[in-house]
Amino acid sequence: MHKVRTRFAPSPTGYLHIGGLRTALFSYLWAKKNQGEFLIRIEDTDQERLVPGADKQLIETLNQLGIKSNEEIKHQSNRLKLYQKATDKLIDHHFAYRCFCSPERLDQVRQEQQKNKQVPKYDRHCLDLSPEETDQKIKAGEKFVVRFKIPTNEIITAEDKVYGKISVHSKNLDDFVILKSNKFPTYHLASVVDDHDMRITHVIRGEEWMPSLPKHILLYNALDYAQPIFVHLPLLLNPDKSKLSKRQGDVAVEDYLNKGYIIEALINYVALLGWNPGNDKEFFLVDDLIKEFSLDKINKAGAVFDIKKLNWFNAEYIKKIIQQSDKRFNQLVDSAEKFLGKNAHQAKKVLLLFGSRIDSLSQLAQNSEFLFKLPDYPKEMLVFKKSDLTKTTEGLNLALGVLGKIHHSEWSQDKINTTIEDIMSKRKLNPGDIFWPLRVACSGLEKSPSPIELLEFLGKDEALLRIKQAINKLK
RNA sequence: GGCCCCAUCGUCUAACGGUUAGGACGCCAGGUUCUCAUCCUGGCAAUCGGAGUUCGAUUCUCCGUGGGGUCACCA
Repeated sequence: MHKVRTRFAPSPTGYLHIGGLRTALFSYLWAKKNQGEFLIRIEDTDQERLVPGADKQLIETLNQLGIKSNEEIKHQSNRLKLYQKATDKLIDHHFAYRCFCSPERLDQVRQEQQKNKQVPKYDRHCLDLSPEETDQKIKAGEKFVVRFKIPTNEIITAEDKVYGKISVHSKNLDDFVILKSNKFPTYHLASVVDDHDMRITHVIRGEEWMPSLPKHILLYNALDYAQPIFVHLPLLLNPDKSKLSKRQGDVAVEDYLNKGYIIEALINYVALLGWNPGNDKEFFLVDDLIKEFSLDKINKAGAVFDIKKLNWFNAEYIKKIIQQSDKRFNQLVDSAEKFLGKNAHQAKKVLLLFGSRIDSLSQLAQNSEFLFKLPDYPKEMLVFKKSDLTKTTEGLNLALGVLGKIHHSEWSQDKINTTIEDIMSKRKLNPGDIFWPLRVACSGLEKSPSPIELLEFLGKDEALLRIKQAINKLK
């Protein structure tokens, strides 16, 4: 067996689709697992749908996720000669023929067939054109496409690594176009020629390609190419089980990145869609995936993309990273800065405070707003349900007194905590008489991180100011 | 509609033909004597239906049903 070579071949018509990410990831993992090579190829053969710059965008996003091509990235639009050559070969060997039918005529034929409840299929109007007729039409400048000639009575069998054998009778196949009138190839021709030329060993792609697999088999045979191993991946689905699409949520990987989903979570979650390690393990960094990935454990049934589980993975990874204090943590702080619009010092503190309370980094700004600007709140909020006005006022005044004595340089969670605990037990107060009102004083909220954390974050001056404001409210 | 594919909790999934059908997300309840989150404990919840093969089918075969994909000079 030759060295494993896989590829991801998107068409540059938009951003990277989450399903595309899964396909790219599986291809990448399989190549890396086998010490092989992973390549990226841009399938820009459709002049109409091509979006300028989309190729760069696609590659950049893949790069961000760590999925990089081992070789120079090829664009199909630069390889027209290759497809032309293959086409000539097919025509010479009578596997293909020129078709001069106008789009209008084809439309008409199709409509007619549909009216008669027939399967829409090219009627082979140009199949038996003589060489002379053909030459004449070419000389006259008539436009033509090249069609592949489907054998008449044959059962075409293909082998897929995950779905097994699939076979189709040739009568169900249409004489599909391989070269358009503008001399650009269609997907079928281009992908077969390129995969062969690039020595791809495993063609890994979405299940939506399965219906055209027999066509590709025919092409491989006609061109006398050895077949690669085909690996069709089960579809990613919307909650209603239809193919994952816009409309029912975000499908662009970029959207998720912009919302503060982190790379590890995205990759981990997507890897588990249609694949499993065969045991209960579910946390996988890319290196773990490379070790454990296997084609045999790929599922057949489509998988619903569940944002709730992605959220969970994201929250888990955020918590994990915060517990570390390495390079990755600093990267996370960098991202947090962007979402918060604050400096690194503040971003780090906010992250520590809310790391266990968020699904994604984008929630940071909203959750931490009160730290930078105290919201107005009703004075009743200061009184805990098991406390009363007198005790609350006492608690706040005591806190103000003892906290005021802490030196700026000693303003830490430990110091604040022992100080408060100390005065609380001395005066026989309950936590609800002092901790609760302190939190409300600091946050203006009923739900928040602990008052100790908040006091420390705010700093002595701002903390005392907010406590004074609370006391004034109660007067 | 033709062709192709698929089918275990709501979702992602595990289970050499023999298990009380397991795990995870979500959800619900309880605990960690200030709230929330984290964390811990527990709970609810599935083999699409019918035949057949077999001592025994989630597992193998067939039929049905359901769902999906695809039928372009798009990929």
